[in-house]
Amino acid sequence: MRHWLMKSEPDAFSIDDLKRLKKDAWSGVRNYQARNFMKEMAVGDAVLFYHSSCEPPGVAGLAKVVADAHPDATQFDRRSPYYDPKATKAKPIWACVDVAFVRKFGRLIPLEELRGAKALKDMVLLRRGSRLSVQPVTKEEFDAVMKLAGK
DNA sequence: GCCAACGTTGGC
DNA sequence: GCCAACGTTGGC
Repeated sequence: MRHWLMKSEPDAFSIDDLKRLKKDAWSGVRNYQARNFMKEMAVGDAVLFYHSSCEPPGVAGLAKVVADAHPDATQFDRRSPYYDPKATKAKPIWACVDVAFVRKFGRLIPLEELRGAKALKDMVLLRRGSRLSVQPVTKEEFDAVMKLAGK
């Protein structure tokens, strides 16, 4: 099993939204590197759900992959902000996995606290200028975050 | 294939 | 709202 971190702006889609829906397709990713990481994901992989562009930013909870990468439906939808005119059903460009809610942490683990954790010093999230919205996390990093979450 | 211009992300 | 750091686009 592998571990990942996925970012979302809580104003758009938060851990509470995922809890309410139970599961959802992680659509709208329009970055090739992030897409490629989703294609590497497998059912059962663990996902740290990160809240970005909010105060404070941080890891809000835990999700899991429940469907392998499949074409992102929003690329074909002319009314979607994620519509991509270059994509066709025969030759889709963008993919997404489905993720399910596992749990919301008792407290949000703020970015600042992650920066302070020795075990996380090499985390992709903390690298200078890292804007990747989908990124791999090592087992050690994952365990360290879970420890900070208190469970 | 280079690279300047432009757009986006996301912390601050 | 600012702006650094990137990714993408398109002219050449």
